[in-house]
Amino acid sequence: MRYTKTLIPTLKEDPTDAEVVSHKLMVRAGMIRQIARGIYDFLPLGWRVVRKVEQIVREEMDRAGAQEILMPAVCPAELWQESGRWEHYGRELLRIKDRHDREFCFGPTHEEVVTDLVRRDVRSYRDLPINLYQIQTKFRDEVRPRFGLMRGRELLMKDAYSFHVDADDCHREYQLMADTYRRIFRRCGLDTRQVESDTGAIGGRRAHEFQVLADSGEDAIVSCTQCEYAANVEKAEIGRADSDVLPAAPAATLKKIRTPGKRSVEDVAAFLSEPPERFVKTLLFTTSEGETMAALVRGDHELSDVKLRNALGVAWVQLAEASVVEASTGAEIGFAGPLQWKRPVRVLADHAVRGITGGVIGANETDHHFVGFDQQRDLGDLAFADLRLARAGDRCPRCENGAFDSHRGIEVGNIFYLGTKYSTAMKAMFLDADGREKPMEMGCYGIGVTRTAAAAVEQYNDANGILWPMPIAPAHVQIVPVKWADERMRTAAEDLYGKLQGAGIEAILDDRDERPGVKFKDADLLGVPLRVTVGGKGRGRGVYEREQRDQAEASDLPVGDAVDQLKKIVAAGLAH
RNA sequence: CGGGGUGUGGCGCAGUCUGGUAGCGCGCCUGCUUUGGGAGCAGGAUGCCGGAGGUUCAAAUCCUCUCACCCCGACCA
Repeated sequence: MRYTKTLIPTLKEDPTDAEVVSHKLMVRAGMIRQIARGIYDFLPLGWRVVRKVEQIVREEMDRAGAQEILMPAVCPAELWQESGRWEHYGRELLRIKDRHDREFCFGPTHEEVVTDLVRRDVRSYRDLPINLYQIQTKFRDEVRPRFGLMRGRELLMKDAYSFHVDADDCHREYQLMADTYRRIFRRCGLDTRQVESDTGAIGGRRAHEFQVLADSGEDAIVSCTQCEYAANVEKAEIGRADSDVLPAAPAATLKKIRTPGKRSVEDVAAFLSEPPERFVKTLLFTTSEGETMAALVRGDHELSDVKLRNALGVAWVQLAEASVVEASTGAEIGFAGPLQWKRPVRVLADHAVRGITGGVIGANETDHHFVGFDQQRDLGDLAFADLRLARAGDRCPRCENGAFDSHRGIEVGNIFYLGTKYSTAMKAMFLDADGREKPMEMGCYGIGVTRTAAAAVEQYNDANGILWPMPIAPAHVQIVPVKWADERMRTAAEDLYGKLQGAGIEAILDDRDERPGVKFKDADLLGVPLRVTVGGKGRGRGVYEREQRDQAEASDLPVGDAVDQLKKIVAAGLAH
């Protein structure tokens, strides 16, 4: 690539609408431009990165025996109605109508379409297993797109779907995909963790996420310090920790006290000079079944709505509206408690609430709380479940002495065991060896290709710009002739450029007639892993200067040996 | 959807309170000088001040409506 023939509109200043580093740097490096909220143009260098990620994904999926196909982006409503998701998927589904007023959606995921494809053309156990994947533009009408490519509405995604004769074979494939994902992200140069996760809107029974560790990540994950267990905090099981059991408080009677205007645990704790862990938070939820229920968690804990939803066995829960809270408690929001309901409400408590004494709870009366709450004495028939978010320091559920560390993560991939959810709903059946008809077992596996590119920038950047890992860099080498007007430098740079191309090394030749400082700054910003400076300094000694973007020091690169040396470094970077 | 904020040359911003010739820095174009970490001088181009309506002799500025984008929350493969 010649710099002057390539659209690389770099910016000196951070764009004002960008918050996270990947967004800022990819815009500044002239790789992406926003065109609407959550929707981006990819410019030549940005697109090269995306295509490299895509190619790594493709190679590894092919190696695992999956077959690439392409399904339509625009999908008919009928298929989604058949699975029930036309109603249930919600407003993330971009719905459109054609000129005949027929309903379609822009596909956010393709379980329905692929299941339809397979049910029509796969009939026998002899045709199974099969794993079909595509790399395609998806559209998800996110409530709040943000952080550039990290949460866009239009995104490039690899989605794979596998079909099997039984659950065992599906689990084998699930494991194969997990291994494949580890290879893919390692080849991309990314440090990822595989964590247990909830199955969410996709449905199904078992799921893992692949998270790139980064402070800017939107997901919170915990991992055991002693064993392999790691999970999203909303899902992570919590070991029966002794630390959750509070020492008994001095005996006290239940007493109603005035707490005017003190609604949050923080406020009331400060007002009463009681520690938050002596509080029991009462949160009212409306479920997908239309029930109003209350969940109790300790004041210093946070509720996981995922765990609550799973404990109740419902499709979704959401915090109850103010009017519902007031109807159930007879009080304004902020004073709900598990005693003296105005209207009976089912109550489910987190394990850490068990046996609490000397507790503080809302009184179901505006501006009042109870102190001296004793769970056994005052609310003996309580039902318990694991409802809270895991956090650092919690005991590991899988090993003796482990405890959790916490991290932030960017979810770049996920794998789901679906069971027969879609095959049953959509009648994707096959005949087994005994001639019996059975629903296929399914798994699905996604990778956010554009998000992976952004996650790489989150993981590899410094004050001057991006530091691409070699395998996904927009080019391997950037050649910077210090003075383009100088014929000897120009000739030498052109010569090296030609030889690198011949050697299969991707190079950007900065053939702009710019001052050296401009070229160096732009080179740092773009983040090409290797830079060769062709200038006056080394001319007398017959050397160029070689710099690696992730190292401070430059070193000599003998002219005659340049191509071979660069080839070796590039090869090592690609093999990493 | 609730709360907060911003829309002024390609980019970053001032001007709005208190109505009166639309500005600055960077970038862009021309020329000269420069040339190893975002050069200097001189000259130049680029604005329906997000849009619509209103008030006024006069609106970037005041009023009403609207659209877009950003942040926080709810939400989310």
